[in-house]
Amino acid sequence: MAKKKTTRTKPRRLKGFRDIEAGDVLARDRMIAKIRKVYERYGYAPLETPALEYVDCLGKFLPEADQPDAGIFAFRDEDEAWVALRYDLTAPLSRYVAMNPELPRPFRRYQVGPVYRVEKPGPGRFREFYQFDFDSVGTNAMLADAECCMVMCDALEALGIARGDYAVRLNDRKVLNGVLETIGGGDVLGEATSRNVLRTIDKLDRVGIEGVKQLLGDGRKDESGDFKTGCKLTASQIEVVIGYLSAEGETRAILCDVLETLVGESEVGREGVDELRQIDTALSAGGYAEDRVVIDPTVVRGLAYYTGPVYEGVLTFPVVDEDGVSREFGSVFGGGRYDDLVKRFTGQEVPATGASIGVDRLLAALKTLGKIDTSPTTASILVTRLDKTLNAEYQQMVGELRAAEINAELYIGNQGIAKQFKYASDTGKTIAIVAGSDEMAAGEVSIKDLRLGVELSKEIGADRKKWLEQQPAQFSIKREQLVESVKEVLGRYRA
RNA sequence: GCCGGUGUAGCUCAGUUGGUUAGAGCACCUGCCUGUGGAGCAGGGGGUCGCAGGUUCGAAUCCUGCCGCCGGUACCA
Repeated sequence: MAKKKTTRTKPRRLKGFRDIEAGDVLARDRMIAKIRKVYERYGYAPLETPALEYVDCLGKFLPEADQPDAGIFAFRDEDEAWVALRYDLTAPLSRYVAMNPELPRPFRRYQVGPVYRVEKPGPGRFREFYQFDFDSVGTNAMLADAECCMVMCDALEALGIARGDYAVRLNDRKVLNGVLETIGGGDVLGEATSRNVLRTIDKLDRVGIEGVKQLLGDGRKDESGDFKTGCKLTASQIEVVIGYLSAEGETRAILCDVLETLVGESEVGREGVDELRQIDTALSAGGYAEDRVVIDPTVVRGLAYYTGPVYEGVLTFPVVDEDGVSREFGSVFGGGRYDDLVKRFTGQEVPATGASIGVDRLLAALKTLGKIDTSPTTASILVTRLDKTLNAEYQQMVGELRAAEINAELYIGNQGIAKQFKYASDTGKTIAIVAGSDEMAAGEVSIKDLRLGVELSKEIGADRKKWLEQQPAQFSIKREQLVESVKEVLGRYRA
């Protein structure tokens, strides 16, 4: 025999991508269902768009470099056109709206699905992840932005996050721009510097107020010894920015007054404050007070396409993960107004606003909180096959249970009864049904309460004989009472 | 992308100053017990020591490169 050099394929998985197992998929589906209910309650209707789009339609083609933006998954199709996986659900929405000018406005849709980004993966951070968006396109009314905040609150509460355990933080890009304008000293700060300052403000939660001060000035050395060049603002400019970031007010209205003095003569700044006031009015009328939505001058939300109000939903309690490390989960919901996104297709102003929930991130948070059921089981009953000549009987039993809308699995493997019980507990079943010749003769079936069995086995210790003889978690019932008895046992473990 | 750490069984890790057949716990499988999941006892399978070179009589151990993972940083629509 010649030496065979079998080249077997190594099972590999792309970096940043995951296999998501039953418990998580089921939990995510339940989450999505709850969120969808809230969105629909406000009248948003579903839309689905393709996972692949032309790169230029996503707004991520770099003409100078003649290639797509790094950061997205892209390839050339058979016609040499650049094609990419969507990196969010907003760009496809604006493409859709541009292609369908006859849509009644405001157009309100929700969409859920995976999006793809080439980023460095980290804890709770992946290259493929679910977003669940809702948006209103075609209205510049601040009522729409106020509604976004309300929807975010309702959605988080629908997921079981108590009021007080989350907050929606609200700000307005125009206010930020207004502050930048005032420190420009008449002149507007350079585009690059403005971006840099916003970026720096966005880092506040990571580097703290002192870090921001340094980064606005000459620069800062971080823990790893790396030096990062700062924005080179003057001391008095920094003072203004820090003053702005520290602005506080008892109520949203009072904070608006404070912000107004900070933006001074800046026209955009005043516009921004006015927008916040309008949103405050709408929120207050809707009963959404400061215990749910707060104005927070430190919110920036990236740099991209936001043009007005921006908002993010954060979890305000610390979460301790599996390794016992306390983690800030931070932002799980984000959004804002983007008035220019459709313009690049049609040339027409189409104001739009919306928000997006990071489903996977929030799922991870709820999981570590123990606020979510991640059991992988879909059927809580296993009908075992003790005596393979009685298959017809077993088939009959699962049939009855299924007819009663009880998920029931028939053991279809080949192993003996001991293995069948092990299989039942390994797959998270609550009940195993046993019926052999003894039961048949008596017109009975045995019901084994597997969860109770686990409990009782702790007390019974090492005495296997006693365990086997007593079978404390098992009892017999009349064959006709199968469905009824199963319901009764399941009832013990409901919620 | 950059800086640092790390890489031994499915998991968590031991492995002395390089020295013969690489270990433990947990998990898994089998039996005690062919009609009973736990526990117990007995046994068993599983590792080209991340990959590729180099130094050496000899490398899991030393050197170089690459890859993966973890942390920080940059980016984050």
